[in-house]
Amino acid sequence: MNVAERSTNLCLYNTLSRRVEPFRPIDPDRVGIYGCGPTLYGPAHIGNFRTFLFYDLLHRYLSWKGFRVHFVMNLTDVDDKTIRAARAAGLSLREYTAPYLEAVMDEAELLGVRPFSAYPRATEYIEPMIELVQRLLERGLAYSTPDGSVFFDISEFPDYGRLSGRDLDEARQSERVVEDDYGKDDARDFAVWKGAKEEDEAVGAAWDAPWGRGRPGWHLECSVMALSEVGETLDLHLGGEDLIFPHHEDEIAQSEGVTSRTFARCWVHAKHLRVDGRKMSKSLGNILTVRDLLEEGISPATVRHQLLSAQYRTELNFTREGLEASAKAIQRLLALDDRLRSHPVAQDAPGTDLPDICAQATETFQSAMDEDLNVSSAIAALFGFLNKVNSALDAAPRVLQSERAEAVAVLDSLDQVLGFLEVGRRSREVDSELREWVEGRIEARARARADRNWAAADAIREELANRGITLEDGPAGTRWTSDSASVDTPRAQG
RNA sequence: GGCGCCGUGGCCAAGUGGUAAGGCAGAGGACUGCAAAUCCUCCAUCCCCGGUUCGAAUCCGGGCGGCGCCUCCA
Repeated sequence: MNVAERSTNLCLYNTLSRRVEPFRPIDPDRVGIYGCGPTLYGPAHIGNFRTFLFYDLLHRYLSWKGFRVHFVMNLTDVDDKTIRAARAAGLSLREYTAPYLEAVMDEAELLGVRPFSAYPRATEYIEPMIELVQRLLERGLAYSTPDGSVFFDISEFPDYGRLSGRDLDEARQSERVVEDDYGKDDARDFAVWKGAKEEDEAVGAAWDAPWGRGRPGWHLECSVMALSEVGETLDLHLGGEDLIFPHHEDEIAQSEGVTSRTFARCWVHAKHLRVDGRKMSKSLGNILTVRDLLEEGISPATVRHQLLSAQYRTELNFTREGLEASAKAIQRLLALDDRLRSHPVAQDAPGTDLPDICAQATETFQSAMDEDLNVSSAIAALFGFLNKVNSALDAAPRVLQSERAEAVAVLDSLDQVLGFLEVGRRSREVDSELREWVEGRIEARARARADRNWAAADAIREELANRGITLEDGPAGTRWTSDSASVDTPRAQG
């Protein structure tokens, strides 16, 4: 399949139109995407990572289809929360956010999130932010207040509310009375620039601007980073569903306010996940972080699988049972990968169904993914492949080299998108010292088995099992894996 | 109150008009020194009530239940 054929057919749900529609980038050769990234005020939780893994899946899939993707994810390192937290910790903004930045990048890497094209940080875009505010002021779309703040004037932007589909007049009436100390004209106007307060200065979050010293509003950050890093019109703008209003609505107002062009052609939002059927929240005390899970011994591939197993627009329910299922699914994939690569080949082996199985898997996988990233169906296609390949290998002691190579290639190809093997293999890596020891024990066991000394053989199996090593006796001898089971399958928790 | 989503087997989850993918768990069988892995077989009529249709999990109406957003939470 060539790139042109691959490029067509992908459909995505556009929040703006509330419909699933064909993905049509302005320039098919270079897709420009901006995804809202984490705010560095604390450890990222699995909900954040569900969204980031959705980004990753889309990123990988577009690349797989042959698009050249320019994918930017920002890092918010200045906002109300980071300032408040830095202040409480007695640190500068920079000092406070640094460890969270490092953590989120590390965890993303562990989970197999491929590097994006750029990771702009808000504090590095202060100059262009000031310029954008200046232009909004010049255009009469924003006004400044005596304390040095600047607000966007919603009444000047008729399209306001289109993304989130809300009626402004009603919004006005039901508007919560928030006594904001920045003093705006209309409750619905939002801050593009916030006049410096004492706590801002304390943590180094204040910059000089023509209308007064202060710091950027949250929405402004994203507008500026997106416009600077991707361009005036994005092919896709991504985020968690909670960002639709007001964050993305405000981004649109500011961006289109200065460019007079469509800011993003398509908006795609990931649904929030639930934990054990409930919303993840501080008050319920059920916030899980990737670090928590990994420290429990759950493998990164398992977490990846669980977080990707449902389509991005469904309310994924994250459970212990689900993690166990994911762990087993990963193990089966790794087992298939090993088996396929090492299956005996022969020049004169009879042909098998493998070529058909391969073709069908790729096609089914692709049409599932094309349908608004229906990853559940796509994974089903992968498991259909797994099942049929295992059957075919059971039936054929030897296969043609070319057929085996094709099947390996398909497995690798699908994994370019899903990344389960990619991440799963890492957990199996062991150091050479362990490898040597294990292989020595296996030899000893082989001698015991040759002597039909089953007790001794089983003792060695047991010995290895205690070290997390699983043995599999097959026609070609004994194979072993550093058992991700002990790592992968958590004990049922009470 | 406004806008929106969802309710499929023990659990997770596809399927949006033609008679229920896949994963986990469970049962039986093959293979195995024992295992593991693998394979085979079995295991749901889709929250409830009406309606439309030759035909509905899938469309419409009404219930019941769960959930999200509504100013800074991905």
